[in-house]
Amino acid sequence: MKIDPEKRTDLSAQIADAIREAIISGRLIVDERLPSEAELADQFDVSRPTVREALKRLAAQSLIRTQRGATGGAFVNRLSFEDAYSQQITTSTLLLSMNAVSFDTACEARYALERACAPLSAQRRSPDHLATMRAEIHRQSQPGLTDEAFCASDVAFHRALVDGAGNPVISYQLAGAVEAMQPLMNMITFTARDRAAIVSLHTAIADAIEAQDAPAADAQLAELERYTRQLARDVLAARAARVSGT
Amino acid sequence: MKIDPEKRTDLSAQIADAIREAIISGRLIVDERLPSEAELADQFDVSRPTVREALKRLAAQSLIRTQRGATGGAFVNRLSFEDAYSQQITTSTLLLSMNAVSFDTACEARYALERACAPLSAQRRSPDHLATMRAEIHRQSQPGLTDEAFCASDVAFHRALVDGAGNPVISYQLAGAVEAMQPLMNMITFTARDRAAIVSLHTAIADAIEAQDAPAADAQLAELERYTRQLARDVLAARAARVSGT
DNA sequence: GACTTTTAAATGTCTGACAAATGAAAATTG
DNA sequence: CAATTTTCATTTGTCAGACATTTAAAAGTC
Repeated sequence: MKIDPEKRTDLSAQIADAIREAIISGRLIVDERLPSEAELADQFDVSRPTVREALKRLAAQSLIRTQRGATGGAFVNRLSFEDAYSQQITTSTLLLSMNAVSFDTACEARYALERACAPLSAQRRSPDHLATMRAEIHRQSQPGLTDEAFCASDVAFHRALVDGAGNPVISYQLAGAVEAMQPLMNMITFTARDRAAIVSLHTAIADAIEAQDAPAADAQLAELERYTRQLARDVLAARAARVSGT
Repeated sequence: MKIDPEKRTDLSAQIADAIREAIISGRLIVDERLPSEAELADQFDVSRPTVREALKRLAAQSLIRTQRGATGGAFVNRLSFEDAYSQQITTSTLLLSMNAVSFDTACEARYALERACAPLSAQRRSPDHLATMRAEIHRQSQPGLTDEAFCASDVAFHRALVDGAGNPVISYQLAGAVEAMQPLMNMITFTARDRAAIVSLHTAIADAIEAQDAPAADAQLAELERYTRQLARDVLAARAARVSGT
């Protein structure tokens, strides 16, 4: 554990890689304590600040946690689903915004994956998830709601639908696909008519889930996808026309 | 940009959060240069090592890159799909291994999501993806292949299937679901008969994709899921019997 | 025995310094 | 003047040493 050749990368990056590899391979297990910073500095033959930079890299990925005090130190962290969710959402959001991913592409991905868990959701939906979906539908139909709040509620509705599948791995994988759409949807202005149409489709979806009617849920999701993509096309076209017509 | 209240978190974490927020919100755009470490230390009223720890945290998430020299510094990084892939895979793999996710749960998630992109893949599949699938099938049918290599080839086959959908967002979202299964699959020993059955199903899937027959692809994937889950159950049951019988 | 104090170990932070890389400006040369 | 070389300032990478803070266990006290 002291390999620092003449690579062209940072020492702190090399050390972080070495420790990360040890965690992934299982040589370091959950809740195991790493050597102290001073000991690591000795082992890798670098200074303590360099070790600290490496540890901060790992902390940023929630791979370790640190604790001060006599029995403190750096411990291998059990990566929780919650931690993974937020990382997933951050990465997905940035990926979409930085690579100019089209609304259409992101939308297609989102609905393709959501439709995949609709059958499971229909089969296993709990009263809890149904209540959340109904509550969000109610919020969406209230007048005076800002577009942003409408989008946020839309995301919450779809999250409940996904979580209804009762499979935490699916919930995790779809967290990014569902939440990263929000910034893109925020670019759309929803007319009262649009909102009514979406609320109606959401209601139909919730009804289908409640009735455990998977094919109906799939059909309504497909229709919602079609409507959303058409809406985005219209809004973008109108915006383009306004710009060129100035 | 100088808010460091009496929180109970690290200063470096607070600074990293502030800069990350600026990137996500768009106040810092791609390729923009951050102030030098000395300037950041001044602005946040902390020392340079503390700023450096914050920057390393961001670098670990590929949010920034650093460059030495006269015109160097830290730059907002365009998060590439490739970077996002590997982060996604690392996180998914750790999430599954650290939380004792059952084979069944992970398998259900993987196939539910894969089946979601089968129709798109059938519609858009390129000769490239088909060739990859055929090549992996061929590899899988060669005798003398280790179980590990067989699993790796299996992952490559499924990756090609997913990539065939031609939607980079889908490919990104599913990278974790597909690749994180590999360590779990590596715990299974495949008999010659098992391998033959899997190869046969893979061939049927590739045929369906080539024929652009989405329903057939879906059916074969469902069958492959059923077979894989049954296989895992059998292997685990046999292992449990052997342990209790000792 | 219960409570308080001390102490040691560990991380968090700071100061100051030097090394190395790198591009641009300045000096040199044909 | 143009091309090349040299110098140089800027910035990150690394190090050494120090002090502050937190924490739990050990020692001491009633």
